Amino acid sequence: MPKETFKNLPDKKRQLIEKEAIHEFAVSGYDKASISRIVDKCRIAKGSFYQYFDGKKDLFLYLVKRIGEKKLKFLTPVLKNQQQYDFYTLNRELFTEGLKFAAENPELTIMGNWLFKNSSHPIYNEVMGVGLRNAQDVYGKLLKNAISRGEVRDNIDLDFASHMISSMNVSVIEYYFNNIKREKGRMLKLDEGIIEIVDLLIDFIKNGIGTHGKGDNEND
Amino acid sequence: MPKETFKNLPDKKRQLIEKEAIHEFAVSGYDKASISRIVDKCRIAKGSFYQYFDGKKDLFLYLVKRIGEKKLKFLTPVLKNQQQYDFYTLNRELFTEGLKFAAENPELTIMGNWLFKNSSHPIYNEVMGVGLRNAQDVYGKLLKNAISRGEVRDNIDLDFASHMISSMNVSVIEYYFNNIKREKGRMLKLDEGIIEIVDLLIDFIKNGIGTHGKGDNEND
DNA sequence: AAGTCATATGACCATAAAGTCATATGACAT
DNA sequence: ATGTCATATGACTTTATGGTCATATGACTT
Repeated sequence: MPKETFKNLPDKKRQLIEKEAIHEFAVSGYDKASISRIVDKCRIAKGSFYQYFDGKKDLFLYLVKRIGEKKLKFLTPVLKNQQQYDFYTLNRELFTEGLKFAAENPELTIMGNWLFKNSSHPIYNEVMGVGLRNAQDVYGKLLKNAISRGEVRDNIDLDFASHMISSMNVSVIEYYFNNIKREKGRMLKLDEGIIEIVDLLIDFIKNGIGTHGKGDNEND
Repeated sequence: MPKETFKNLPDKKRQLIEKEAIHEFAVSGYDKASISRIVDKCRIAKGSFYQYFDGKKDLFLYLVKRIGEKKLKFLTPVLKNQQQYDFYTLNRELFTEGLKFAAENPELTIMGNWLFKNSSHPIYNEVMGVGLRNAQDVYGKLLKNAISRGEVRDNIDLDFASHMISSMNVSVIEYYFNNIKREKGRMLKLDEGIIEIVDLLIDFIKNGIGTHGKGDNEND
């Protein structure tokens, strides 16, 4: 974790360092991210950086923790209402807020997704060691709950389903990033695009893609 | 692409180099993979490597092409029967063979998955430039076909669904790797595990996780 | 035996990284 | 003024990388 020196820094400077560091990790991932490049961009001396942090790992863990907190703050209002929503409504909210967060904080999101996608990287275990929950645990609990309420059929494999859904979480964000980029120029209000995509996702998760014997327009 | 020198090498040596290179890329990804480490492991001089390949990129593209060919050879028999199977049966075959391939060639698979997950990495475009198809295109076509046959409902979003399914392709392989590892000691025959997981996946894709009003045991 | 040519070699170069440290600064206390 | 102490500095060290090149080898031809 950062040293006192870093905490004592004027807000402007601290924020600059965080911003440039997040940018660096988002663009280059963990290994290729360069401390030298960060300090150059911030116009501080190399030595100063080491007055603030123990090293690259320290910086990364700090940022990931910050991201987790920030995202949690985003999702907390939704999770508070856990009991009054059914599973799909709750998830529609969860994904919508998640995508809004992604839209507002693309670099944080890319950094977080990098971590998710590199769960075999040594740093991943360090992150988990620091006590951060991952999405899979969360979905596991929500699913279990939903099954007992009869909103999710009881013959699915819980482990498998939570694995899939949490990876779809990341996947849908990438889909969103790709498809927003493609519509430069005449760009729809972010929210429209988000609602559309989340509806697609919830429908996919709930109903699959099959034709279910009879009415196949039960999707909302 | 490799130089003549490489093609003229005795089989043993050529295979050793390919093996160690794949290992290196599987363990370290593209950027962190080290040519120096590869030549050390193969006990050849650094200079020799550059008699065989133009550099790291050249080596990587060559290997990816090899992987593509090898996997295609695996899947060709299945794709030949495209017309006589319905969408879900075909996909069950496709995923099963895909997972078998993964089980038999874990390092090739990890390397391939790395590429899929790093589609924003510059090397990804190089790979595509060399003319390799990606899974998303394949699923797009299969889905379109399936819709016109009435096997897949026509109110799904094609782009979205192919994106999701091809990313589930990778995701399921990872699930498989994780859950096989956990059962060391008393390890089931690979095939059992594979069939089980593929069934879970097909069920998920076809039916989603929702309780569909009436009979929810139409899953096979 | 002499010559040729594909292949093999590893010292060497340029580059860039993480991390260190003796020194400098400047706000504040005495 | 003098001293002190947290903070700032950037030249430097170490380590690793990808890539080059003059030279050596050895099988095969003449």
